[in-house]
Amino acid sequence: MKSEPGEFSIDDLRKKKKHHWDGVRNFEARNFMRDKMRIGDLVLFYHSNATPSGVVGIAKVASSPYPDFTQWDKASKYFDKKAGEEKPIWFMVDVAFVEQFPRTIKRSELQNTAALKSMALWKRNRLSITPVTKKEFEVIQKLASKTSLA
DNA sequence: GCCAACGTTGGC
DNA sequence: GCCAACGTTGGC
Repeated sequence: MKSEPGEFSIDDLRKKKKHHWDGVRNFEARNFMRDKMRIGDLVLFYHSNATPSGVVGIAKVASSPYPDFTQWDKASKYFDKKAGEEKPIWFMVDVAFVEQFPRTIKRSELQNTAALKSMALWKRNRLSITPVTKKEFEVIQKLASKTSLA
């Protein structure tokens, strides 16, 4: 799951311990959250639009999917006038802090790792939520404990 | 700040 | 239903 650190960072999640992942306004990302995420699933936390961009830690899904309440909040930048009271369009999950990596695993480092060549992240560059295989997850976990090469 | 990629909107 | 215009994401 991607977030701009200026909006919401791994540090914010660490301090809050748990947070609702609001603001997803892309149908594919929404479907992924709504249909595939279940309590206890592990999540890679990715800082986008950052210096550097990359994976910074691990979180876990801490709620079932439920309607993103900001779609009904006129004061929110995520307000969506097409969302009816009874028929939400956008969904979110709560995520809980698990671990902050001792360093950022930079995008360039992920790109240079052979085992990560077919990550969905590369194909769907602009999606804020992309699936990660168990294998990929473990490879990235291993990278986290190593000293940076890239 | 630029710009490529690409999703969304709306006219027809 | 097509597709041009537009808006957004996010790397660089």
